[in-house]
Amino acid sequence: MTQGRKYKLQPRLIKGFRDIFAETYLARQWMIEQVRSVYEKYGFVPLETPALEYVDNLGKHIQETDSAEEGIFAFRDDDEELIALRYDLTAPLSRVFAQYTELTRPFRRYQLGTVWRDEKPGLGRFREFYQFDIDIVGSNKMSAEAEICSVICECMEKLNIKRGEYLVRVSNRKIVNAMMESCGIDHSDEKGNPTFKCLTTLRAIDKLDRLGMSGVVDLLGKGRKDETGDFTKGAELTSAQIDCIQKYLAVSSENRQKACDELFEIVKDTEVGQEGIDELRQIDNILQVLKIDEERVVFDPTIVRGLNYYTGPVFETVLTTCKNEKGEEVGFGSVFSGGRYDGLIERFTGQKVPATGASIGLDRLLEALKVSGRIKQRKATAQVFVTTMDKNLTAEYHKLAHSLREAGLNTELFMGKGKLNKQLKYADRWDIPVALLLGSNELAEGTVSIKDLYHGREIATEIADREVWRKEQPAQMTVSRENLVVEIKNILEKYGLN
RNA sequence: GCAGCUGUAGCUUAGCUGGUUAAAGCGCCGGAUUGUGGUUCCGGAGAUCGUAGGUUCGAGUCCUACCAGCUGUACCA
Repeated sequence: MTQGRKYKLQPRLIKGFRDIFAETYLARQWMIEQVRSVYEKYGFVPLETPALEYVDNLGKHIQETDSAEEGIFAFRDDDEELIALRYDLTAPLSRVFAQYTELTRPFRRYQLGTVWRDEKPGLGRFREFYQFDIDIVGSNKMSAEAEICSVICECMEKLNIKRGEYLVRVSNRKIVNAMMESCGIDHSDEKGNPTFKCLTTLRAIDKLDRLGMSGVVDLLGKGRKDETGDFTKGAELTSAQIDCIQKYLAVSSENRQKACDELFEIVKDTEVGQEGIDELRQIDNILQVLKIDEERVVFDPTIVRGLNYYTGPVFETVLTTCKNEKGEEVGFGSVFSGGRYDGLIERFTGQKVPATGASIGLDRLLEALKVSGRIKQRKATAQVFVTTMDKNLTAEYHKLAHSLREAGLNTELFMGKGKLNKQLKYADRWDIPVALLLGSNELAEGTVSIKDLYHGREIATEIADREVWRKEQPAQMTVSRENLVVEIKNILEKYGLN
């Protein structure tokens, strides 16, 4: 006691990591079920891989910096091998595909898993979070990207995000590269690595929706000061080059065919450009067959994405109307994104294997659904709560609870201490909809008293007099044992909890 | 990483130009109510004022450093 607080162990949580309580867990579980049903509807099969991988297996495709460990949680094992927590599910997939050469192609798999990134957390951004991916390995057909767009749309709608509230934006890295070429920006040096100018330009374009055109122009030129006065160095392009890029960014995305036509004018002189346009046109053709119009999927040349390994079409999905309870617009960034990465498997096998896929950020999307009040969250799994007001009836309470469970009702039997008012308060706080009361009175009559706690909660605000409330018990009824299950189910049905 | 701002009970905050026992609301626990949730009332627990130095007779208040958080920005395979 004399030492005081200094010697008490403080419970602490690592920054960007979370404890997941029932409300969040159950909501996420629901999301997973919805998404999985869509993935399986399209015939994707599950795969699970370890949380840890060898760093070289994860990070070979990082060419920008020598320090492959940036942003990842890594350590050495007993054999001095560098090991890391995976930061996405795509790298493990390419490892699996390269390792199990007997896999029949194309390989269409889905994978749910936790990934870790050692970076700054923010709203809907954590250092440990779930991704739920689909990928098609071994197909170079644009059918693959078209189906993935279709899957994305179906997932969003299964998650109660209606048409018009989300938008899939598609671009093509080939077109971006062609644009840079046409604008006179070298996109790679002699060794094939992207140049500083190229990377800075891509990053600037990527920020269009956040910084606006003027911010992007600053970043393409000398640089930009943020509101705290901090300065970011720009790409130092010539004004002719900046004009050229602006023309590209101004391409309208309202109509896919029109966008293709406009883009074609800009990149028609290059072979990659023509290829890229052709790919978009193929995607558009299939989307039209699937009756997916511009309300759901647009071609948007401002989408750049993951600056490194994408080689073809890329897509990202945004929530178009995400407002919090104050009605303020909240930007959540991309919630479902991906693209084609034809070079990823090659680093293992030396053989080019085309692949494309997309990943849904479940936690970020859940956060968005929460903020915009689009998800009803519950923290109880119990549907019925059995109070224990009489010690002598313990056996009776167990019997009652057991019979309810056998009848298919999730039932919790109170095993804390406290009088009836404490017990009801407990049930109310844990969000259990129905409570049962069984005392000597009920036992003698062969009845049980049922309280509709949700209804009681609703009408409680209107009642001022405690005595009246207690006498009338408006949210309570006493029923015979035979009718008990039916009556409980009636109440649950009212709340859609059966 | 860089920049700006902020650190007072579990949470939200008050605390005057430094002045002695650091205040309140919410939440939590108990009681009024031994068989009834809400409201109300009563009582209780809970803070070495982010940490360490310094200035001063005296520091939650002023100075310095560090730490943490928030916001912006950069990076984000």
